[in-house]
Amino acid sequence: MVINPSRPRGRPRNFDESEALKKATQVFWSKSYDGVAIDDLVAGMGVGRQSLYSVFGDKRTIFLRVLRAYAERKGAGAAKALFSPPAVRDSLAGFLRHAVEAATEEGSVPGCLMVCVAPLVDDPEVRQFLKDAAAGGLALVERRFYDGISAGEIPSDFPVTTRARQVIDLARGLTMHAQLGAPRKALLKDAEEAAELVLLPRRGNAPTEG
Amino acid sequence: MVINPSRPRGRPRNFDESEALKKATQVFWSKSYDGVAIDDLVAGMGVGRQSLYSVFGDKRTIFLRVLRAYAERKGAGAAKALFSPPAVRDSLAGFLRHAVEAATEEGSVPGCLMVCVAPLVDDPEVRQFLKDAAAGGLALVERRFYDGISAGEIPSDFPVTTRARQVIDLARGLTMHAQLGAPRKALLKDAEEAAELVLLPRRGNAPTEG
DNA sequence: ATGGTTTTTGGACTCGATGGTAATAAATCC
DNA sequence: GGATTTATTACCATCGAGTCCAAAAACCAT
Repeated sequence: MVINPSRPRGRPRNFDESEALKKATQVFWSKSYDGVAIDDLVAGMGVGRQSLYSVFGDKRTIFLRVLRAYAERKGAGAAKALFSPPAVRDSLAGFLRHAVEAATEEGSVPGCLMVCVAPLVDDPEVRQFLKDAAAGGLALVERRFYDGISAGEIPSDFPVTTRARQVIDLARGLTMHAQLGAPRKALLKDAEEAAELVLLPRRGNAPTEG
Repeated sequence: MVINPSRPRGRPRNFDESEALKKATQVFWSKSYDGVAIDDLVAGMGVGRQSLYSVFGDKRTIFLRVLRAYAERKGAGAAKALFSPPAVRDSLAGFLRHAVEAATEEGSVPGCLMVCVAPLVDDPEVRQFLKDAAAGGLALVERRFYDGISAGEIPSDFPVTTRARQVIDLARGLTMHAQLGAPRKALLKDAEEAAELVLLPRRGNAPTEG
């Protein structure tokens, strides 16, 4: 049952580790941490009970690993959406659309592991991770705004921090709306509108090009 | 152990029904539905196991009742915040502040039963209720916008529906931020800023008074 | 008062589900 | 064939949901 030349001795595993973790993500996503029993992971990951414990550890450990991997993927996607387009508006729209798309994936329960399920996990390590991740997302958006200022696309007195926080808040709101079953199409439109909203000039300022 | 003159026969209850429900709210709030065992309710509500089943029913039934009561209180508070102030800006700020305050109550776990815990309950009735509640909240904000238009405070081409949705999204975002441990003071400031944001004139429109 | 009736109480009990471990078999390398 | 790692199955101990039953606390009638 093998091809690989440099194999690590002993009976080969019957599953792919990262593949199993992806499946675990789905399990937690759809059943929400507290709702997940070990047997759900056994069934969902395609890994025997014993192997699961020896390779991945207990439920909490698995969840932390899943969460970290998911956050990394999502963060990378967000950064790409944010820093690829030349125009700030497109960056924000892409960022928000990305959130919406992740939350309305076909064939998967709507919602988001980080926004909808992880916050309810009563664990200090999870909480700290979420705080850090949120701060990271915020910093990303802020940086994009500053880039826009440098590029002369946004006035230099643009309230970067405030608006960045509002972008994050709107993203969370959209994600929760998705979780409640809002259709992707409508949410994508909301994402566009949200991007426009947070770029509006403050009162009393001459509007920028747009 | 009695004062009431017209008593309903039989041994009197040892607890106050609505008081017990309030305590149940705290239990679900802090332990998040799936994390709640019957014994948690028994301990938290101050009601014996047997009485709990015979008076309130099982966990799901209790949660639904708790949720309905909570939604009613919260909806009333939101409506009051929204329709008491004469200026739209103050209405929105009050609405959002109200959400923040509810989510950062002293001595209680931060967050919100409707925003943070109920969406994860895997139950069609709960989901439907949440959808309806969200629609209700949205309608409230829309109505306030229309009132503002009637009063001449807002231009008649104000994108009511879009902005109302954004108010809701921002409220959700603020609530989730609270759940993650953001301090009330900062969130209250965010609420104010969010209220200003959603009232900004669209691009290409002459700014209204403000 | 006193006993009957009604409702609540508190504890005991059952039984299935679940987390975690141990023991044995299987697959691979050396 | 021996060593090493994984897979499979069985097992145990605990926890939790829901029910049953006897005792308690009130009311009512006599």
